Amino acid sequence: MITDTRHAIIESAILVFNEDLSAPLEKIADYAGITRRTLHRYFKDRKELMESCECAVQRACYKTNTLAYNSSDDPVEKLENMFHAGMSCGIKYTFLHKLHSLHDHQHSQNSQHCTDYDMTFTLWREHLLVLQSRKLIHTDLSIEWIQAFFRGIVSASVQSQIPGQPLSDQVIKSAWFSFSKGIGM
Amino acid sequence: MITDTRHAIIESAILVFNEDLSAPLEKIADYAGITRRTLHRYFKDRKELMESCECAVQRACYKTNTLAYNSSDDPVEKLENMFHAGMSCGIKYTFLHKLHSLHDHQHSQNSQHCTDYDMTFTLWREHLLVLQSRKLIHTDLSIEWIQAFFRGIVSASVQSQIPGQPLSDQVIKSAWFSFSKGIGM
DNA sequence: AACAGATGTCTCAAATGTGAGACATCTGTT
DNA sequence: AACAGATGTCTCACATTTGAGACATCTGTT
Repeated sequence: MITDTRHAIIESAILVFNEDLSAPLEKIADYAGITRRTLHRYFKDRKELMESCECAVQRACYKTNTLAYNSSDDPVEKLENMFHAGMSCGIKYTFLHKLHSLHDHQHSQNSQHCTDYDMTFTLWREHLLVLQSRKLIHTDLSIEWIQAFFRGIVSASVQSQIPGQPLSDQVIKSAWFSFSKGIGM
Repeated sequence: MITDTRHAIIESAILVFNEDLSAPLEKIADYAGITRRTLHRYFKDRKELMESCECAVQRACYKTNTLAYNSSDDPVEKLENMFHAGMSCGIKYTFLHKLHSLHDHQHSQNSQHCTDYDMTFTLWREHLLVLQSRKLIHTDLSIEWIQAFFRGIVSASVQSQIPGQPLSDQVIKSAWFSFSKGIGM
């Protein structure tokens, strides 16, 4: 199917780009099990492919994140769900952030990608503020640090697993322990 | 001075490569404030430059890490010193690990770099085992997870700061809180 | 079996990145 | 001021990457 290949290319690209932003497109094609020629039939050039990757990770993160944000009224349960949301995005979550923290990246309110990105992380900010105001987590930690810390947790989890595979229960359990304790729960 | 330039190139290269492994060498020259021509006077080609980067991060991490490992007999104090050692290496620490976790990287006992790398991390393993056997940290967490977790912490710290600058005391403080609590201290 | 759509193969031109020679310039030392 | 060492500029040949045309092949459907 046409969409299968397209999807496979994007997934491979996320994997490869996450490791090497300027990797030759051939490498992505190899990962996807297709020819570079076929890749070019789906994506005119590197820029277009990168754009699609960005949309894909954006959408995935936004979707799972929002779902989790609206999943519960209990603050702690909500946090746990948002934690699992981020974890389930895994490499997509880290890649999304990487794209927006590149040295040449100009973060701008005019770019749709950037506002989408900001919105995704605003949910976290909002909720962390609630948790802090209710003293459910440590109040000396800055919101920025907690967000960076969580990205670190996701990144650690992804790196300690086979790439492309979903995270093992064991890792998720450890990650939750370290994260929840690490923010003073 | 000749060594200054050489050093500046390597530092720039670590910064740039850490973000984009296949970045054009011109980008590194720009960062270092020199011409690509000059870069080539110091390093024959990309391979040689990368090799020097690897040596540089290897040495920096090994040195500070070993120093910290031998700094104290008190297990908790020793851990704290090793924590600070890793943090002070910052981007070098994360880059070192990145190089050895690349998908095409073949980890081998025959490579000097790999055995050096392993040795650096063996210190951590050794000490974490001691801490666990004395129940000073949570014993349900695997050594692998704690090491990955620490990398995540360093990575988070680096990302939440201006690139190239040393970490702020505030971040180090938060990082230590999150790390120590996150391993069950 | 005939067909359409997707993909692979082969090929090529254009763009980009790389390594280095030749020479000018700049900087600090004597 | 003369000099040496380091670096910049300009230039070039070469390698790699990229994007796409032409056509063969393969696969699932009818």
